[in-house]
Amino acid sequence: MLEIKFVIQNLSLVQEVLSLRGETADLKSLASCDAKRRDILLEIEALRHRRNKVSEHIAIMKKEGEDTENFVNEMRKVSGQIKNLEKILTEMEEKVKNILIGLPNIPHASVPAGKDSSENKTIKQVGKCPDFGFEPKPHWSLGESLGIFDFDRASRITGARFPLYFGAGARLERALINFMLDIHTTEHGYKETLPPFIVNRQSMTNTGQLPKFEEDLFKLEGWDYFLIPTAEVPVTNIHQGEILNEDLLPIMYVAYTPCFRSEAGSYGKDTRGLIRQHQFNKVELVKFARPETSYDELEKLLNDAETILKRLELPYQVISLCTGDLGFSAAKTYDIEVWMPAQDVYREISSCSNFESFQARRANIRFRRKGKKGTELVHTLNGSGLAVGRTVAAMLENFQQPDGSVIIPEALQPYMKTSSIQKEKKT
RNA sequence: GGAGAGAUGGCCGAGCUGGCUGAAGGCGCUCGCCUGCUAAGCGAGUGUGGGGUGAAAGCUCCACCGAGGGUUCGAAUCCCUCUCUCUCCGCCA
Repeated sequence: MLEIKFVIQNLSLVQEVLSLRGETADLKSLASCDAKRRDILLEIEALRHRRNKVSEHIAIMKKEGEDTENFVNEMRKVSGQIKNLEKILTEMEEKVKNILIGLPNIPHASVPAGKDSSENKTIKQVGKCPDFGFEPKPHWSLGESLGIFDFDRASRITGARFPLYFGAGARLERALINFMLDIHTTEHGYKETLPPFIVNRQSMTNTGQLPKFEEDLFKLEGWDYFLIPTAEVPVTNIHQGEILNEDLLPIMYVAYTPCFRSEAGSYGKDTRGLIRQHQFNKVELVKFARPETSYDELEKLLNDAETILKRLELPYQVISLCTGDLGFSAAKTYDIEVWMPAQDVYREISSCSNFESFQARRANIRFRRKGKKGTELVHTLNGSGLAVGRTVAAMLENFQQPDGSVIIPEALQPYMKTSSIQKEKKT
């Protein structure tokens, strides 16, 4: 959420951002409702002041046995007026809030301008794309023939877009999760956390998934709860409503969770393989930072995510999302895209964003500066470190051998307890 | 699922026969004093959000005692609904 004052004072800037992102909002009525809200508030406060004073006076008169009826009658009227005005005030506040909560974040100055993903800027490419002496196979057929995943059975258990792993496949997911958690906790200084996988409406609203993107979520029937689409939601909400100790900043968490996404509107896209599933595993990095260091923290976070790809010897590129491709809550986002040789494309495997105070304002996460009065909103950041299913897909494709087996990179071998994946016996 | 207890400031904890209580007391924290050092001690200050005014410091007003409603001239205190926490019983991984 943006600050109301900021929006009112920068209507044209906000309008511009909206059109850059291809969105609309009723900024005119936002301005008029806010003006009305302030007028009424002023009036209410004056009346309340009067009521407080007179009520105090009535108390004293009563003690001295004086007749208070005139005052009581007057105050009865004043209270009625206040009640009526409060009704209008609440109405105005709701209107303002409804518009405000639907406004996306303002992109940072360093974000490239552009209308869609075609105008994203490539920052760098790292690692060497493998040169096979044969036609590389897509990960789904590799995985199926190795017997390490089984999409047919998964669709019978649940439906389309659910994973079912066996043997080395299941082990590879688990190994990657542990590998990633270990690096981020022991080398990068993140604190491990294991949050709830189901959250309430407030938490979803705080991080920006709601109210606009409810169709992307799985909702629990009979409860106002949702399956998390990313650990960002429960982990960012750990500190909702808190005033953090300045000395603790930046607070850095790493969490493994499964993620659940309805993938509404992506019918027919990436129907095969592990790329787009309703359920997938992810290791997520989340930071709470001082505003003045948040962009340095974003670079570090990106670097922390990149480390995983480097250790796994996977080729990738980093892109900076342009204004038109930026997510709703983000002020700046880097995507890391891993090389998928069978499809001859880079695919997103991590998304690292700085939300500045956008989420913190919604979730009311603040800190106090030493020697300064008042509080200040923190900046929140997060990034995948990494999406596990897509890492499995990339490993299969990049490390496949002519005989259909897959080599395990050295760094992961202690976790896999093997140096290659061979065909599983089918059950 | 049944029965009961509770939710107050950064923390602990009074108040809850309605009226100088934004809230006692303690702890913590900040500044000052004292002390050879540490500990202790002494003094002062210390919630959040919003509005008005002011260059600023400040002054001033309004709201907030889990959330939302109600009663009343007036609610932390009374009533209703909800949420959460704890204890006991039952059930269960």
